Amino acid sequence: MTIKLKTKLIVVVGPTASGKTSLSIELCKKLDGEVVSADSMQIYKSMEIATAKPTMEEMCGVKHHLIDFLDPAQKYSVGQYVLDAQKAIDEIISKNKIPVLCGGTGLYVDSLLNDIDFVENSSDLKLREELNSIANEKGVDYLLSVLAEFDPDSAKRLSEERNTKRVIRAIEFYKTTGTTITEQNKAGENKKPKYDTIIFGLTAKDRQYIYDRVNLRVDLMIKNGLLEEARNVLNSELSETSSKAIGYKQLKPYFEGEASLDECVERLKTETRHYAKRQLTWFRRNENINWINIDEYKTTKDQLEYALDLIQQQRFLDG
RNA sequence: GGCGUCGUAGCCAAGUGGUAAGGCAUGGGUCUGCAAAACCUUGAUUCACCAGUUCAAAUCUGGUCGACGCCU
Repeated sequence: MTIKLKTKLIVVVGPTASGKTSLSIELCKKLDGEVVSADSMQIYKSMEIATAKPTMEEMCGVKHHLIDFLDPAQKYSVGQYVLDAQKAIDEIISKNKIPVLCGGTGLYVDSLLNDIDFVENSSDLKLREELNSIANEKGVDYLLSVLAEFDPDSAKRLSEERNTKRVIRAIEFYKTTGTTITEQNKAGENKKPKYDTIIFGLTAKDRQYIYDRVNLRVDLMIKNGLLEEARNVLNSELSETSSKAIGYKQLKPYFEGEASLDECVERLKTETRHYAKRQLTWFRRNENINWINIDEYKTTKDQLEYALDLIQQQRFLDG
């Protein structure tokens, strides 16, 4: 009997500006790996500075997948991501290299690692729009009562939250597949992870340390030409996904003469900090993460050593 | 030195006699096809300080301190 070995995958997660990119690249250099990005914004072309996309120079010749390949006018989604990422990982494995998953989009990371089934043909954009306008007219409560007719469990769960978006998706899922999202989620719970992973999470003992890095990086972005990039991006066609990027819309009031540059930059910093906080909240509940405090292991080199030690200790890459 | 205005949470701020709105920031959380999204939740035994009036004061009176403006 042959045991099929699960694919080994090194994962690096953490909030924005915590140094994921550098650590991943160093890991790849050391272990002969390639990076698979798990970032919902770095996928877009021409959005370079705001998304902190690694430059050619920073990549040091390490191959990066799922970066810089989509026009900002195109939509993208988790479902598509899981498919694309699996393909990239397979490709890396077939070359006998180590895949290093790196990214801050928690939903993408978890969906890939837990092999969440996004069920083909479970989305109906037209229906979604219709439901959206119904929500605007009659309110979430009405949609909740619709949902309660066939899926009382999720209606109950969502009623506390009153999150229109999720209510719509729950209805949409049922209408397109015939199964409720509750059943779907239950089915997913028993699934075995597809990959054998070692997960590193970058964080800090002191939250302020991360916030300071965020603030500093925004200033650096401005210095490096964010204003010009923002003008271009704001003038081009954006999809629902790409238009959500942090770094452009916050500068709009300045371009339109409605606020000072300082005010907009402050806003940009605040929203980036909020984002970092949400990422931390998301990853914190994952018990499999090996946390590295970046206010303790301050340089990428220190972090790399720590990570390599752990990989060896756990004999992760043996066999 | 005189006159005036003001002093409420980290910040902005409502409240003019009946027991401290709201917003922002901060902290915590949710998360299965837009996720850099969307959403939930979180704070003042106290209103610069002291004394007084009153059953009752952030609110009225007097004083002290501080800020700003004007005048000399």
